[in-house]
Amino acid sequence: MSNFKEFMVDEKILHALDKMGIVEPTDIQSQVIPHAKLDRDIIGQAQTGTGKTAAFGIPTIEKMLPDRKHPQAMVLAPTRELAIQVATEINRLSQFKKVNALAIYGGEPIDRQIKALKRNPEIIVATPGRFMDHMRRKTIRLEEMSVVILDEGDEMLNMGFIEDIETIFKELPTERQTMLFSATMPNRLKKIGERFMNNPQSIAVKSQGMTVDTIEQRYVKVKEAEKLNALCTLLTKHQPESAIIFGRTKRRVDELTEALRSNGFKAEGLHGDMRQEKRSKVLQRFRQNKIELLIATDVAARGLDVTGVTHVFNFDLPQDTESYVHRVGRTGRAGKTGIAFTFVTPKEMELLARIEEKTKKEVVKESMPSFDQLTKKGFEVTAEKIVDQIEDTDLLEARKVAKELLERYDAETVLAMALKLSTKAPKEVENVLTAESPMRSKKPQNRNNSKKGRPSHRGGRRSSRKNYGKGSN
DNA sequence: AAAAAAC
Repeated sequence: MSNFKEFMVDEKILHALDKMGIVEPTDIQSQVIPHAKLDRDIIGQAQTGTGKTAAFGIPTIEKMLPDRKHPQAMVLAPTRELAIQVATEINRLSQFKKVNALAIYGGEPIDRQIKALKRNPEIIVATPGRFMDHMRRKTIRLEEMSVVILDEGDEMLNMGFIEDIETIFKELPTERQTMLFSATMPNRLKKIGERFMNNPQSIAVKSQGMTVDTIEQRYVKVKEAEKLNALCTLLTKHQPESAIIFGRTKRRVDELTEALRSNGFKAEGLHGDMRQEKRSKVLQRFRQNKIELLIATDVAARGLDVTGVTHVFNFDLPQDTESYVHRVGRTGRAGKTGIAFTFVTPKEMELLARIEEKTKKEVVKESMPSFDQLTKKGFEVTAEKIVDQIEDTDLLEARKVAKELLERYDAETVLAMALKLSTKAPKEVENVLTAESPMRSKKPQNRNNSKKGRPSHRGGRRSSRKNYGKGSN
């Protein structure tokens, strides 16, 4: 029996929770739902993966009135993927009710969205830019918005969405319920909350440290040029079923994806310069376990809820502790365990210490396997495959030849040879990645006698163009 | 400095 009953959750939502296999309310859910039901404004501090979406989703769904011409609730999220994810989860929760959520975001033809909006979804889940676009076109009307939710508030702040949010909030009816959710609560964000909310109830879900206990954190001290080889070695050693590898830049992600693919890994990249269609497809395939490795920028660091991510790799040390915490939090979700590896160059060791200090968690040194250990691991993996498939494989013809072999050699020798032939030997992987942040040296690199001579002046003093075209910023 | 986000 669902433990959501004590919160008087709508029968049809209970049914959906049941079907989704959700029985026990999480901390944030049991704290938010009662207040939200009473129309209180809420400031909720909680990591992602704590069941936040259902916490605000359930009471919001319950409040939606039937047969209205305009949307009654909206959720703002910092990335497109997040908007899609939140809309999907709300729709699951409301599957037995006549309440629909629609994701609205950029990079997708607006006509299609306008058409979908004509079906009068009750709940809009959007990224700010496209939402404002619809606002101006009046294809989304705000006069009946009674519930407004800001998700991942701190990230919105980081990404400079605050002005957008202010623009949107100024157009909203003042009679409404507002909820703000964020992993951290910097002062600037608190101020926004105070400005746009009415006597909000603060709710903080205490997670002991900043990172979850179900995540093992390890580091590898490695020179820049050896990262790729180290990554391939670790991938061979740990055989992740499903891993996210974070790179620092979009270009980095592209190069790393290519390098891993050419080394035989099922890898796909994800970053903000890719076409939205491709982004969605990659994420979908990753969720379906059709891709082993997702190589991503920080676009995937926040909030993305993919179950069954066994490993996270910080191929490049993240910019700050917050980003570290979010990246690492993509694994060890839903009660499962996970391992997070962070590559640290000798120069960066100090930064790692700072992360340890802030998260109050030790990051343990990962020992790199020897060549022999790696070779052995390869055989073990092959052996595992044998055990997995031995029951349901047709071995008829193979058995005949096996019998002949056993007449000449002992079983162990034959089997060892078979393992060797069917296992790829580990090899040193050559670094093909462009060095990170070239740190443009100021010294002119005297290359007069190499390359073709440049035509006299080198464009340095071109007439200043900065006042042409669009004006300020 | 990079990332994300509207056309």
